[in-house]
Amino acid sequence: MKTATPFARSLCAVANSLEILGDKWSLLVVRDLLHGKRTYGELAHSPEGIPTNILADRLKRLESAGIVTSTPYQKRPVRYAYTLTPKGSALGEVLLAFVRWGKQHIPGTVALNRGPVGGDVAASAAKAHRRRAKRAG
Amino acid sequence: MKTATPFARSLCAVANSLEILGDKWSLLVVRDLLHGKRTYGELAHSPEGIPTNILADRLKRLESAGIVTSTPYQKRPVRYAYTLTPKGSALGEVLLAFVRWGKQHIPGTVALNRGPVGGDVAASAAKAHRRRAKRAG
DNA sequence: TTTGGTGACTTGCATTTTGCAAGTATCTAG
DNA sequence: CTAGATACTTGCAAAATGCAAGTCACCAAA
Repeated sequence: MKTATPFARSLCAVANSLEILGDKWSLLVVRDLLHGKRTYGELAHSPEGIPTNILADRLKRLESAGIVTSTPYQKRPVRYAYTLTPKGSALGEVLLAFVRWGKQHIPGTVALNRGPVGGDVAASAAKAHRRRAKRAG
Repeated sequence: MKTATPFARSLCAVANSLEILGDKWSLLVVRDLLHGKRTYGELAHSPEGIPTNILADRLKRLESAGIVTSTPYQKRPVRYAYTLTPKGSALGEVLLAFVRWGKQHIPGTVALNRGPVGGDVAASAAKAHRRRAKRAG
């Protein structure tokens, strides 16, 4: 929870953006959030297989950068749903630029479908519940 | 000089783009190249102060990714001018997306002027030459 | 009520990457 | 021959990464 120090390296918007997002995982987390994923588990199970400690760290960093907010959706144990702030959602344009570039210049790559997919978190949780019951019965 | 392994993590264009560009420095090098910088020294003297070993490493990686080409512009000692391939220039769109996002969401950041600035490398070299002469005289 | 399974994290630790400083090689000017 | 500059390279401490395992709370069947 350190306060953001502005102008870490220069005034350049690119440099400062990369100070926050310049690593292999942050933007993938944003991508998943943009696609409607909400819980830690959903984020952890993306095809790229982000290590769980990195995921926890990135969520913290993105939250302290004002890109992500976490709101508890249940108590005992407390569980958080992660969602993008407007600042975070605005990164959709950046992601889109990457998609366009990647599709055109990296052979075989593809755009994942955009837009939220799931319903609300409670519903998903209930579903998992039933899944458990079914498997057992 | 390892051969590129496609689909390192997934089919996702974003994931694969980040596999190449997902760090704090690569896109800054591309930015500078887009702004017309050509030589190692010019790149090394950006306001962000990239460590020179990182710069050397990034130039190698960007070259083996087909984003940058190096062509010798003098012999004895051989010196290289680094320029963007079409694949590299296409990253201008990505940079632009970062600039727009940064300007809107990171207070105090600014877009550096776009487009090439300098003349050809030989001219710059000659200029440096004269600069040296002047300082000495 | 013990045993097992799941979700959501956290911790340990070996490997890799970073970044600062210093070093090397080549050339020019004086 | 010395000083200064460009273009890198190397050494090494510190930080980040990634794999595996551990923890903690819950539920549910045996």
